[in-house]
Amino acid sequence: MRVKRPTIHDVAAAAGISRGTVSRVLNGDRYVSPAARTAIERAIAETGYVVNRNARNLVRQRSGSVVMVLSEPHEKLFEDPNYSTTIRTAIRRLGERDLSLVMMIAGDDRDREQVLRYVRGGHADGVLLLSTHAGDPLVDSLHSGHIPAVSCGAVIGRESVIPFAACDERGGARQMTEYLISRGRRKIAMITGPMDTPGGIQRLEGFADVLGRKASTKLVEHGDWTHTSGELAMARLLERVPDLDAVFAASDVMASGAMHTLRAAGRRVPDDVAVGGFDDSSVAISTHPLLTTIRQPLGDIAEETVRLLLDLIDGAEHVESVTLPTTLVVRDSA
Amino acid sequence: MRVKRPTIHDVAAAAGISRGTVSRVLNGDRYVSPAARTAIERAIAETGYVVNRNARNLVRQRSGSVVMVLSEPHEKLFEDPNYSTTIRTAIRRLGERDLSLVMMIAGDDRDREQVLRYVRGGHADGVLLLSTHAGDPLVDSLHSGHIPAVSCGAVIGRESVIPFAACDERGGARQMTEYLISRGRRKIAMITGPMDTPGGIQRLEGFADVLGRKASTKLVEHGDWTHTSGELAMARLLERVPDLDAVFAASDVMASGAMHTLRAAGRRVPDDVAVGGFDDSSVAISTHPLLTTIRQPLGDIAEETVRLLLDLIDGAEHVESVTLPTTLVVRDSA
DNA sequence: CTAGATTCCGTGAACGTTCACAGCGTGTTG
DNA sequence: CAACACGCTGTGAACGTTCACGGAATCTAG
Repeated sequence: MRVKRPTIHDVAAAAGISRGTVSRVLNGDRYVSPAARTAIERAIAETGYVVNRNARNLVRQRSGSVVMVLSEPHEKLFEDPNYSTTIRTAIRRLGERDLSLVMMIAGDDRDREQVLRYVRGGHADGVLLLSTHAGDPLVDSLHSGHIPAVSCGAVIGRESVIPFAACDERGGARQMTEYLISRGRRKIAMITGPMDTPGGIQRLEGFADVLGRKASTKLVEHGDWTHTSGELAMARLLERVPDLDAVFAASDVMASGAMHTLRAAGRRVPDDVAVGGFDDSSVAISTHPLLTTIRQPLGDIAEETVRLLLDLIDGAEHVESVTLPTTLVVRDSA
Repeated sequence: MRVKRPTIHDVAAAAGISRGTVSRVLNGDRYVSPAARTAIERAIAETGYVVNRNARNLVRQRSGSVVMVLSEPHEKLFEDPNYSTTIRTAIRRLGERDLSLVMMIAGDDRDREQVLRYVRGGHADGVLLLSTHAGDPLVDSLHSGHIPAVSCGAVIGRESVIPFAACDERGGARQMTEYLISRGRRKIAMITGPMDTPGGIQRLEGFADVLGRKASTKLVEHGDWTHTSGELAMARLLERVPDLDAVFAASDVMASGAMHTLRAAGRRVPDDVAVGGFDDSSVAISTHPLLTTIRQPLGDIAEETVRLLLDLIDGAEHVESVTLPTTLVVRDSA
């Protein structure tokens, strides 16, 4: 049933010109006469020809695609709005360059092995890392294999080997902490993200920047970005510091969990306890009261990430990582 | 800098065997002696050889990849947990077959043209449609081009041309409606999804199945899956039917919006108005009170979708669409 | 012991491009 | 007019596989 697709020979024959010239118009070479060009263009339209990428990439020794590596092991993908924005932007920008985006997962070692085999096998011209954790062996392998790679969000400990675009995590956390103080809060606790992620580490740093030694470990609990981890962390905090009057969660989802625990404990938000989030994701407008949070310029981050990768693929020796400013979004929870 | 990668000739030379035999062990042919096999396997390990897909696909006349087409025009991607589960499952299952997943967008006509050129150009062995709307010209083009294609969720009006896996939308809606009735609710309104999507149409049908002529148009409002559309629809309903005592929203996100409006109007949930959602997505546990909703077996749907596509790619003439049962998840909102 | 099957292996052709090279007119310059 | 540059075109080789074919060796059965 599958009908044979026309090749470059077919359009050459249809146009009465050799395949070399056809290839030239296909690739925008300037040495081709107007007559030949129009004849070939008509022949292409008539035959419905479209270039065979396998053949092209084979001879060109390229792959024509970029792989996006998702590092989150579980089902976090959809909790993180970062992902979808980045995916869409990447598809768009890469498409403009006739590069396609292939997705891979690097959850466990077997996955990572597969990714590595894939890119070292020359099946990808570049790699786009998403939420890669500290110590992931993949990044060193990529680096030593001289594979163009960038990350959306910094890779902790490898900031100098993998260029990245990210928001100003630390500055954003400072913004929120200062805001809480400006609203008269005195005993401010924090629920951090995992301490092997930039969001986990740097948002805590920003918090500590502002609070100084008042940011005692008593007031800090760690979560893993999930709703339930926010609930549990909040419970621990309440037990240890019953008189806290504000909590800054390093993600909206955890903030939502924290609010849940607070309500169950009979604390009113924001009257008794103010709650601040981070991300300005979709849950920030599903909570009650609406969540005051820090917005990341996701679109810009995605754009910059892809741009860095393209520069690298184009042969740039070195590209400069970029960090973009956040903004405070005041709603009802603080 | 880029070092030349070893080819099949290199491993053949290293093993002292011809490339034909190497190809055989690569592709699991049975006619190869144990001695040759081990020699070649060692040579492969030594040289770090990995097959060049371009060359392989070129001669095999295949592409070695499947394209997933995202049809949502805007930023809905991340509001829909369907997506991430399906993406992950697809990557996994396709990877087992050495197929890679490339992502494309079909938001506007230009996008669709690009997708079509891509698949008709033989760059994909199959197509995986996600949330394609009724009347999308892409599906007919795919069908007439004899491109293996399946959809995650039915494509309205094209159920017979594009096989799909989906949950029992209509049955799920019946479950929720019956539950609300069983809790003593008498004036039940509904907020539907867009009427060119299966979730929009069939969830309303299920609602009407149970309520019969009590499901008057007065009690039905349409949303577009977003939070704000839920808020607005709820406001219209309250104005028209102030004494309603329950509302069934066709998605959790819209239910969250509805709850917001209800609270603003001074109605208590569930005391005054019970609220039911659909999806059991992450927002269902961020709302207050926690949302009673209908769970879709997302994992199974994704698995089935991919399985259908693989069957089609393997040459099956016809595959049977599957619909999977939903379950009622009772929480606090109803 | 011979005929035929079975197992294993090597070779050449093909897949559809690109690219370097060579060739051919025509125009320009000395 | 010779020499040369320039614009354009065709050709052959190469990219790295797979696959069909055929030959050699071994095994099985009559």
